[in-house]
Amino acid sequence: MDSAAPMTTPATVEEFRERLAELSDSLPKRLRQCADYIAANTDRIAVSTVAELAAGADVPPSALMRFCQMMGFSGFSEMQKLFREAYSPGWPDYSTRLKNLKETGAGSPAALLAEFVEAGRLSLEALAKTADEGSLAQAVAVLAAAETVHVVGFRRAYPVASYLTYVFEKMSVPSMQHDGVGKLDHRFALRTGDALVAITFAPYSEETLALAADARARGLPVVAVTDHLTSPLARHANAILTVPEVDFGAFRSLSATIALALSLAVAVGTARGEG
Amino acid sequence: MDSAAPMTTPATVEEFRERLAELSDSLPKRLRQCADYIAANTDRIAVSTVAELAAGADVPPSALMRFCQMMGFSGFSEMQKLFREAYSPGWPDYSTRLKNLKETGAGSPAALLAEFVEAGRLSLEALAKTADEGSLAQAVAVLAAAETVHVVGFRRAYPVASYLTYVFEKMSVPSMQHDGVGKLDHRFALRTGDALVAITFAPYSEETLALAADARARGLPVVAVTDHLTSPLARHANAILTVPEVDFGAFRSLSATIALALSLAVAVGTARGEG
DNA sequence: AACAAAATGGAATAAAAATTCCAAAACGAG
DNA sequence: CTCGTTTTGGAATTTTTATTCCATTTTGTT
Repeated sequence: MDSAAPMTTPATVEEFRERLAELSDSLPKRLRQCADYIAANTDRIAVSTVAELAAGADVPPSALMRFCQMMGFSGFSEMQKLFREAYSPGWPDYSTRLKNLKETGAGSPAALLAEFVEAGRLSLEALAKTADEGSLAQAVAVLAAAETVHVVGFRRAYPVASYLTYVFEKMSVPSMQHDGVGKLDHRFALRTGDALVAITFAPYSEETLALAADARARGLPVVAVTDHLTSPLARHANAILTVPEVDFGAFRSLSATIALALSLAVAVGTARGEG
Repeated sequence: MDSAAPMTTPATVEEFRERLAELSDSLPKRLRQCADYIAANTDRIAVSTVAELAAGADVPPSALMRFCQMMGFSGFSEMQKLFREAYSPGWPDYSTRLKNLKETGAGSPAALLAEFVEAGRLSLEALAKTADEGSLAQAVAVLAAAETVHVVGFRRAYPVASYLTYVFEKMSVPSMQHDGVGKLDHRFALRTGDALVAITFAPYSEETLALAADARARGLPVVAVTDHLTSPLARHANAILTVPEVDFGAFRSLSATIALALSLAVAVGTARGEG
């Protein structure tokens, strides 16, 4: 055990992180789990016991001990000492911190960030309150039954469409994004047995509406992700998912929309996997 | 010992301070010392032992124990627990909860949505708590001074990159997304006076790292948006923005990342408009 | 498939910390 | 000054926590 890395003890949090980065590529499974969990929860080391951290990382305590030693400490206590000394609590009050951020200057980047964080949080809460389980279940059913899932969304809906496609791919759901690159129109790709997810918000995108109408005309099921039940997209849709997104200035946080898209994709992927 | 104050246990840091204020007038010498020291070092309770605090207050450990009991706790451990938990509410760990939920088979789309909403909300709160105003201001300064802002991000960072580019465009900031369409490499497009925003999370994308390294080698400023200060992207960056995002399996909510990107874009747009 | 090396989990042990208890000291009232 | 009461310090005890060790499993190699 004296072969590999220099066995100097990290003396600062900075050094600790460096060592962690060095190691984490060359670690076996359990120790890797430790490394990942510790990397994500570094701030809890100071106030936790071996048993608690081990439980969090889902490893036995002895694995965590070994991890501490790989990091160059004599044991957990020595490692914890480093963090206890460096500990200065950024007190947990989220709302206080938010207020501070806003007040540090009306136009400052930090103040903007605070506003967008707040907008995102409100959007998510609104989504949780208003989401219609029935429509969601229906949308999942429709997409789970489809051969290929087509996804369309432009402008601010575009990031959502691309993330949705990405997650579908990750979950082995055959999917295709209609992104209009090169002004190409891929509507021929819509085949019997497929389904379409169309995403658009006011001001509604012509291309998206057109593709949805086309799909509907051919008898393919359409899932609409939009802002209101009265959206022009609604008339073409079999299932309508509305997202209450709170704007700040001219810009949407997209938080709620992404959360909805993600749920949809994972639910569909799971349903297919089981079916 | 049943005479004096109400024997309810303080449940919040707030209540703790109230009780402390009530008591400190009516305490004998040694206990008063405890009260004073604790009042001045409340934040050390979470990370200290009885012996350490007692030494700090210059009293024997047993005096400190008595003090804890006067405060309405069963002992020191119970008191410490309050401060350890207050440091980060939402314990036990969120990812453990998700795992449990997944295993208990409550995989309905609505339950899934609730979890993603919660993940997004936590991510946003964490972002508000940990965001570094300095780095953010620096990133804005760098980008505001650039001719053209280049943006790169693949896989799950891709939606963020595309939204960032979209908002830049809306705000009349010359920008260009490197999206690798057609396996084209647009690195020649990086010109003196430009700047790059590189976005990647573990597992880090080769292409993004390569482009960042290239830009840096040519002396262009690079703003990194990543998950951790130890990210391989960090070594190529002039300003590092870290985003604490809560994962569900392989999928990020992206809420925090989008909020950060949005703030960045709007702040840069505003700064340029004024300049 | 058989072997050696590495990794792992859990029970056993050691160390450290919290908590209790009581004899001695300080205090206050008469 | 004296007696009863409160407060105090520290040693003894209990509980919790860290750490080690080794039998078993897993992994990688030939």
